[in-house]
Amino acid sequence: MSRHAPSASRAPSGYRKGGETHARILDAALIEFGLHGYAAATTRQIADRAAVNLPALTYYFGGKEGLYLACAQRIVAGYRDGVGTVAQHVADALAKPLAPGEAAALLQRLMAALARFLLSTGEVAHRTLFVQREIASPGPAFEILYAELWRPGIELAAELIAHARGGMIGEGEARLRAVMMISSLTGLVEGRDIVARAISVGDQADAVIAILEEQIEGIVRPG
Amino acid sequence: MSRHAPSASRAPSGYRKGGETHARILDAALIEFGLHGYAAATTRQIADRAAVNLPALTYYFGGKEGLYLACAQRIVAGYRDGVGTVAQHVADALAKPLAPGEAAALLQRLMAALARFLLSTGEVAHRTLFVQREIASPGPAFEILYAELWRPGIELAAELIAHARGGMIGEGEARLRAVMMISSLTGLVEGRDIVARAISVGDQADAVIAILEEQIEGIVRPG
DNA sequence: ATATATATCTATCACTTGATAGATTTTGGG
DNA sequence: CCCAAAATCTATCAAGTGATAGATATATAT
Repeated sequence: MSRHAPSASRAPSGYRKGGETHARILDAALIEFGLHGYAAATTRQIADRAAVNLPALTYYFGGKEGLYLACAQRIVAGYRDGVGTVAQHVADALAKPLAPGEAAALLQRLMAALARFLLSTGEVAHRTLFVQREIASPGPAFEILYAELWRPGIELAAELIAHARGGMIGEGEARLRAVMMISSLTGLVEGRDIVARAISVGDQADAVIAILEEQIEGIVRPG
Repeated sequence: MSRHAPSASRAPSGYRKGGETHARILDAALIEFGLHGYAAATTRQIADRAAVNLPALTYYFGGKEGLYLACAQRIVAGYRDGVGTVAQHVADALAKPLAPGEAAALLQRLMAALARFLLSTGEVAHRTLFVQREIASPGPAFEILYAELWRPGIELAAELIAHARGGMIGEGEARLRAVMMISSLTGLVEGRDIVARAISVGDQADAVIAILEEQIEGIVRPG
């Protein structure tokens, strides 16, 4: 039947080399798409970075868009590894009644986990930029990232904020606060090089977490 | 001598139509570059949006990059119109000794002005996205935007934060707080469509300003 | 070892990109 | 009205884009 490369994406098979190449291309794509965005990143740049030649991208991912979608799914998986445990813990706690103090403590834990994940060195910065780009001006991967990352994340934080205030807050304002709090982190990641250019703090993540904790205290105990 | 269009950019001359076309192209470019970024935006899209044909871009701005730089300069000018007055007022106040309470009040005014400007309806969202993109992954206009917008803005906010805490705070932490506070606003603008999709608040700007004011109160009076 | 699925490669396609040449029209001062 | 400057247009170019055809090499099962 099919004697050549299929047009659809090809899952890693039992063959050894294939899986390695598959992963190398995905890594390269995450960096290039993160740096330049979907349209501006070129398949040749990605192939070069992966030390692979051009048709390999089509062979393994069906094309540029398929590769982009695979990147989005891998980013979602990465978040699950990074903050999934804490997020699940929070979701469980939200099923039961929750005192303001408890909610605040949970929010601190959630944001601390997110901060440590986002500010961890390595290629996470590229992925954050990938997500931000897709949210700001939707592309092929928008639906995945919105449904799997953005919305659940905001929703979780918003519910905790609402509980931390003892329910004395509108749903809209809670979401607004959630977006602002998370944006203060992602903005930090996006402008990271420039932040580092002008800011010297021993451990940036620790400093950020301390600031967030203070901010969350202020939410529980307003005025 | 020069019998045809020059290769460098052409300032609006005394002629009537020329100035109008010049402005129309710039407006279209701000939207297209803001939506898609430098590399992904095409000169044909810009020309179409401006109801002009392709060579007009080269005629008036010397080419794609010249047009991009002109956009950056116009964005800077827009910020001066929007928050320049308040920023100047703050800069003057910082020249003299400043009590923590006064600094906090000034910071509230500065952030309120920035919030109203950023959340004002219209094409401002595109411009904010333009700036964020250029900061996150530097392109031709990076130096302009960094030197004229990003750095001065962070610096101003950071100094106010430091004074609001009575100087009991490191320079690095003050800048970190400044970046986070401003990012919480820009992040709101970037994801605006999605925020609106999930959030309903009467006047979004007023709600945001109230949140920022509470946050600033927490800075003056920590722990 | 041999056959077959899998993987990699070279060469090339059709298309879009930004830019320019050069002709043509419009503008506004004399 | 006339004419030079300014503005606009059509047609085209060279370079780069994503994708594919089809040949070749490699790996694994039997």
